[in-house]
Amino acid sequence: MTRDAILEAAAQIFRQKGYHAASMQDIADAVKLQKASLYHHVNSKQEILLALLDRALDLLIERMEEVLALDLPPEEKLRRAILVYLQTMLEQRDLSAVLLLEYRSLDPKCRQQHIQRRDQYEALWRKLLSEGAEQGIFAVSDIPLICRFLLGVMNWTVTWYREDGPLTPAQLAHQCANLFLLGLKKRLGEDDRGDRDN
Amino acid sequence: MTRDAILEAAAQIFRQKGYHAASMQDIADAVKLQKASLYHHVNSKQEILLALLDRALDLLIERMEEVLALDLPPEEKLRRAILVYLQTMLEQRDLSAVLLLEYRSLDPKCRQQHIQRRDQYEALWRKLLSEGAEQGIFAVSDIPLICRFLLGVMNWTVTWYREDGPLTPAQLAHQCANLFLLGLKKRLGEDDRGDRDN
DNA sequence: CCTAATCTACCGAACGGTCGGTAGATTAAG
DNA sequence: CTTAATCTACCGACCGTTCGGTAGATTAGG
Repeated sequence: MTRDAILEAAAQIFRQKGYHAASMQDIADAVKLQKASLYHHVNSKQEILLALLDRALDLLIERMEEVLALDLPPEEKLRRAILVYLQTMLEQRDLSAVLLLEYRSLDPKCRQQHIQRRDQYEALWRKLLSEGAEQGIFAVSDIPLICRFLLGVMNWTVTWYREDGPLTPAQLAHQCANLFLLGLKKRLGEDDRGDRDN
Repeated sequence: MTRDAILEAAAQIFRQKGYHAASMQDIADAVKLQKASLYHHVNSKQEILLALLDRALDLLIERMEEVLALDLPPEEKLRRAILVYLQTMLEQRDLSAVLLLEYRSLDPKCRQQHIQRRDQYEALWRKLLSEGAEQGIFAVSDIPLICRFLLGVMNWTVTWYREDGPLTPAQLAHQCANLFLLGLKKRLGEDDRGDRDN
């Protein structure tokens, strides 16, 4: 029995039940150990959560930096980033769901560190968008907002996507990219400040 | 002390900690009662969660039906629906967060009922979109997908929106509507099946 | 080669603490 | 006096974690 196997099982159970509803007993059962034995490989339940969150962010950051390093026009780079993000999230559903939903269960000290790292990751997306804006390809005044919209769409797919559904992750990514690129690509006469109503 | 006050306090605590991490003791402290006294107003912790989820859905369904009943062109109706949804979610953050994140903690029997009702609500959005499609205003082949994208963007705002931030809910709604209407409004020569790459 | 020492992986039992929930006495309101 | 609301006191179950100990593989010394 390896530490990795325990983490993997924990991710699955955390995703199904949530961190607090999942017990060490559940995890032990999943890997066919006594729960005391888990503590030979792992120091605490919190440590498991922390390891999963780190692992998830590591994966996303690594792949995002690969995409950023590509020599592509902004539009294609954005398409690629969306594809890679969705593929990663949907192929690692357990890890993704923990990343998106369970970081709240970190105790405050670790949570702060984690949020900081997550913000660094989001900064990579903002960087990608501002590259496109600087080159005059994207017409977007509020990059942080568009960035949150985009990540919102993609993150939410984790909650509803079914592998046995009609769409592959690649098709999903294509649709998602279409939607945003239509809204992003420069066209004339857009006002994008919404301070008229209310 | 009223049942409503207990539910309200519970919503706040469920939002902060999540259902399982929140204890009846926490709720009792928040309303300055002994834990046992809660059970005079409420039968169980599960019942509190169920009541909150019902209340949230009731509110959303009611307001969405009001919007659907308006006599407006599809584009304006969609803008209105987005505005009302975001305002409701952001003005009832506690309730919204519980709706979006904690329904997983319902025991299976109630969860199934709840999901069914939530699907009915989503059907209202699909109806709004297909009205626009039938009238030839919206160019959208996969309505359920666009619907999930849209709800995804809006739902995710609940996780990051700050009242002390730069945007009012109305401005947020305007930006969101702009993004989707750019992608939705009919234009020529779009292929929207993404089965090319991978 | 033998054996003693060390290490890895695991176990059963138990700990202090908290959980959701209950019973029954006590108080407040009409 | 009645009844609704709140209290104190308690329950069994389960929580994450620790402890002492064991089987078996690995290493070290002669």
